[in-house]
Amino acid sequence: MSAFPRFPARVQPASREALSEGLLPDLLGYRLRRAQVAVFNDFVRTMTELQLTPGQFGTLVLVDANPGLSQTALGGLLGIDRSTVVPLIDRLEGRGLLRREASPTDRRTHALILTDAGYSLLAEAVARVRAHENRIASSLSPQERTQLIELLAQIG
Amino acid sequence: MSAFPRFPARVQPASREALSEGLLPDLLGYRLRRAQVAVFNDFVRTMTELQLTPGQFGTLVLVDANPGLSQTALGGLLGIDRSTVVPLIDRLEGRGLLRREASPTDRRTHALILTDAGYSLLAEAVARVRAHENRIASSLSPQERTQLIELLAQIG
DNA sequence: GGGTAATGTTGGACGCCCAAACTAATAGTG
DNA sequence: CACTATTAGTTTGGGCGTCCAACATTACCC
Repeated sequence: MSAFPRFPARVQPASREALSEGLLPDLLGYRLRRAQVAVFNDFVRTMTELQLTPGQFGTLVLVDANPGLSQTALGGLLGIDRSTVVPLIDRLEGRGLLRREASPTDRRTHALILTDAGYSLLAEAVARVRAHENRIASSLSPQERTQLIELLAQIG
Repeated sequence: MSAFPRFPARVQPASREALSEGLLPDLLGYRLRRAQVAVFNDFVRTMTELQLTPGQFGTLVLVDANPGLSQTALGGLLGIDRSTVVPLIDRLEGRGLLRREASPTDRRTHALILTDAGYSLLAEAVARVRAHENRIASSLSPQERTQLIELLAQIG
């Protein structure tokens, strides 16, 4: 899903009477969504100061790893539509974190590159993301965390 | 998350030149999102005939498991805002799958109950969801699937 | 060269969030 | 018992992220 779609913030199980979740807890899609809500919320808290959404963070990482990346290729890596990439890049470019440069080989495409400010912010963001990862995986042993990532990779 | 937010459909890795995903593949949030995209897309395909979104399906399951559930309690279980519950119930009620009944104990709340049509559709939907689960977990052994669900439950 | 395909952009639609306001009804307090 | 505070459901309005379809521009291929 998204760089990330917006997700509900709080999930309070409701009430005194024990409510049943039916067969939902056994469904992968349900568990996946619950887990992503939790992770998403922590990510947002982690990045409030830097003002980066998951999608924006992913963009910085990918442009850093692939200088000159095109918008369509970025969308492919991020798993979002190319029309969704436009406002994403608009905002980052507006903040001076990256630039759309002319591609020397293809005048249709924009070659995306980080600015110095973009590099600096990315470095800071990466540090925070590491702390974020430790937080969300705090109830997992290192082995469990690794295995979870591997299992997820087989599904997605 | 969502009942589910809308998610991107296709993820084509892009190109001839090997693109790097940077540190993204090691991040739980990233893997979670990718997995959920895949699961969401398969769910939508599974339910096109029944015309049920993940949120609507979850609603039917929860109302079935908790007859007389209130809308706020439903939102709590589903993890969505109570203002988001309104159009969700509107649609299901409009299709004759459930009803808002008067609660005998609290005249403010609506007691949600399934209609006969709702029960029938739910039964059919559950059958399809089981097939869907098998499909998305097809690259996992039964033990791996179980463990994935347990690990996810610890995070979310 | 002329048809086909790809890139980035726009516009319309939808689902979700939040906040605020409003009504009706319940619960708590003096 | 009366007054206040709280809660349930709804509506409205703003915002964001996503999709798809359509469009102009540019590139590719035979």
